[in-house]
Amino acid sequence: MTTAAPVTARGRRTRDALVLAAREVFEARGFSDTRMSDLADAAGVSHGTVYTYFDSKEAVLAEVCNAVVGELFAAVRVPDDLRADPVTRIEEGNRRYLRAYARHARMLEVVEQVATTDPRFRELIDGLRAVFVEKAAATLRHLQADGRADPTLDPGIAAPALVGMAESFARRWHATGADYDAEQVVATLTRLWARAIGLALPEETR
Amino acid sequence: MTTAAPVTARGRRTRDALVLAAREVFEARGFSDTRMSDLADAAGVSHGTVYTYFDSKEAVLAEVCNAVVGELFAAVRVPDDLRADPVTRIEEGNRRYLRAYARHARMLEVVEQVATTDPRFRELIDGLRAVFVEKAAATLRHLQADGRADPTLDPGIAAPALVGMAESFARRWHATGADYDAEQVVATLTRLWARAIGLALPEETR
Amino acid sequence: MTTAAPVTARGRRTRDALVLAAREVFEARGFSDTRMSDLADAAGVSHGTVYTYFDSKEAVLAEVCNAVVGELFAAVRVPDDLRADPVTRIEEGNRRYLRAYARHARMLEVVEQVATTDPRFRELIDGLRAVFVEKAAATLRHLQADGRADPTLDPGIAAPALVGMAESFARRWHATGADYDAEQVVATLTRLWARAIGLALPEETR
Amino acid sequence: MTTAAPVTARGRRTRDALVLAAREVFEARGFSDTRMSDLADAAGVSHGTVYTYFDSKEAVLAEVCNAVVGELFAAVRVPDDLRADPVTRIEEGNRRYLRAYARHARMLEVVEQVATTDPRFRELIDGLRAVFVEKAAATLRHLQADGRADPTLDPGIAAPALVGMAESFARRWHATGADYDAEQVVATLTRLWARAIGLALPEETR
DNA sequence: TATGAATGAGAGTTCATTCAT
DNA sequence: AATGAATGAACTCTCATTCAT
Repeated sequence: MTTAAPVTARGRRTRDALVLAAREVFEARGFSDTRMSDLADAAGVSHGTVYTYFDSKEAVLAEVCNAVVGELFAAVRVPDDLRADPVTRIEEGNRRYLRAYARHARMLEVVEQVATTDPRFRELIDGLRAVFVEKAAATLRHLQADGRADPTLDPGIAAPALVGMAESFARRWHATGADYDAEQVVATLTRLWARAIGLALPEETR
Repeated sequence: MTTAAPVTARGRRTRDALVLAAREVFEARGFSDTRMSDLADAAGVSHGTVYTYFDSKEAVLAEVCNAVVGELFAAVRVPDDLRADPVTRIEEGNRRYLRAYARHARMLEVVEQVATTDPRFRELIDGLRAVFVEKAAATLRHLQADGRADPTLDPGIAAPALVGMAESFARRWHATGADYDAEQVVATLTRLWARAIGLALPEETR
Repeated sequence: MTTAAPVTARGRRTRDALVLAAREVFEARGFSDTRMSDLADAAGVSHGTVYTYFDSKEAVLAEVCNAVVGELFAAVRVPDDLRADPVTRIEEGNRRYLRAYARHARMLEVVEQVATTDPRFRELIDGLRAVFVEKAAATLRHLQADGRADPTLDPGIAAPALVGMAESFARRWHATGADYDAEQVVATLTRLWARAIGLALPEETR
Repeated sequence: MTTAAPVTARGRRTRDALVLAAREVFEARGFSDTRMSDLADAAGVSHGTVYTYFDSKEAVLAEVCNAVVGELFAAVRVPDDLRADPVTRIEEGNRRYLRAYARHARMLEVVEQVATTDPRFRELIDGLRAVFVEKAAATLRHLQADGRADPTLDPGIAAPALVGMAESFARRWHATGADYDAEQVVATLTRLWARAIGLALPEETR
């Protein structure tokens, strides 16, 4: 989807400026309301220059997405301390997820919009979600194997449901601008999640 | 947003045909990829005729939405049998919700897309969601008052989270076309939901 | 340009209501901004009914014009008292002209607008003007024959010029809504007109 | 009302071609019967190119008007030789006015048409006329102060009347295509004008 | 005679993309 | 590498007029 990588330092600078500016403009106006010339203006280059580096408006968005997706992946890839308490690990997962989501909420909204039209972005979003779902499913399976989680739950259903719970909450939180206390949200989601899969909560194990 | 209602039977027929056709076309092509003439073609009338009954493409969508929103409201408004077991009631709620969602999933997707651009549809969707969230919050509060649900959960956080779980699952189910068994999904979501708020499950009360 | 004359009394009434309403609407909105349905609405009939009596929007305007032109003709046709003093006759002509113009100024403006596009109305307006010009030319010729007006003036130029003076003034007067005293305008135009053709003014003949 | 000025020579050329072509097309078809694509075709560019330089059809007309109004202003601004005989000055004024009008008669007609709908052009036309009226009024006042013109005439009425005489004549001359001798028209209008305000004509002063 | 539904030609405008310089 | 001019497909909405009832 992307075009020629820049060869000179000047080219590199122009391209970087474009990607940086694009994110701001996309966040401000959404995808379809952003014109190529808006991107060019924001980056301080001429209209046609965008096409020196990108094939299309979608290609610019794809580039912006790379950064976003990368950061979200990074947030979830942080290695679990496997010796830690499962509830603590769920809590830490939720905390990181909500934090990463908040940073990129607007762009995710924009991409979600484009995804309704363009299957490539549909795949991107779905792939991103799949990573989180797969991680949740793996965790659930381990806990079931250890006899610590409800063995009757189908991880293929429960995992997407729980990830959806977090995602949906994060999305609405950002969209409505509701005034929640972040730690209370983390605590509540964690409590719901842990109990939902049958984990005993810390205070109950005492 | 809507224009003159038809006076004669013929007009009524034409208008109805338009709304019916519009739903199909919107579902097939999405909102922005649907042109007024597509609607007219699908209803077998000239494209100017659409403007006899609707001010704009948005007005047609609003009309289609009325039916969708109406049916979803109807599904949730079905009176609860208050004597029933809370878990059974959650289960029945989930069953109805998923069923209603399935019937309208594609249109909801379309409206969600438009909502990113048009605040009137944003409100419609948000209002719809609010009804479900409020119902879930009320139930949770009752159960907490009865000492049957976790009293530490903030219904203002837990309710949107749990509704989000169901909504998110329903949305992805439809979008990915995954091959789940409906009753197993209902059972799993209900189990997750009930346990999450601290309800004892039937088999455990024995 | 007009269609079938009404046969029944009811038809007569409908048609009259249309013409009456049309004048008001045309005066209020101009020709091109008036839609057939505006005419129908104003007359309290349905959209299609207008076509029972008129071929087109232009035909309605033509009908309205008939009344206007008729009244203007009437105003100028009022028989001159040939024994009266020429200046008095010019004065009386100006007075009547300005008065008639004021009553129909807005419609004349509307017709003038249509005339830029439709030659039939061009002819109508030009024909109307020609009547006044011809009358002025005839008067001038008589006065020249009597040795009372400048014999070097070409009536073919002087008459349209002087009528133009009155018409132009009347038009601008209405258009700008300037606050002149009607009798002072009559007096001034008369003085200019009379002197222009070389007539001695009353006070100078003493 | 106008958009970006061209930056390159090529752009300058295109824009100039558009304005030039626009005048011809407007003169030939009038404003409302001219489509944007007619302008583009006449200038040999694609119809989207018009929007590179102009916001709207009105903006193109405004640009064309600038030239017209400029030339008319120039014609009237030519400095009077104040030592010259007043009748000679009136004659020269009429001569210039008629000549300038003739060159732009069709465009003035077009603008007058648009002015019935668009107040911005109404103001343009009215402002143009005001310049001529004001000049005539000033002249009349001077002559009255010098005791050479009828002191009873109200310049606020007489000036617009006399300018209207010339304007109206010029307009009809062009519109009807009458075959007058230009110098005879100048002579007649001058004679009428001078006598009207009470100036002694040259042959009478001998 | 009246109604109001239906038609469809038409016009202005936007903007992603291409291209000459 | 950069510029900005040029392109033209696409799309919404208006409304005079026709026609079935």
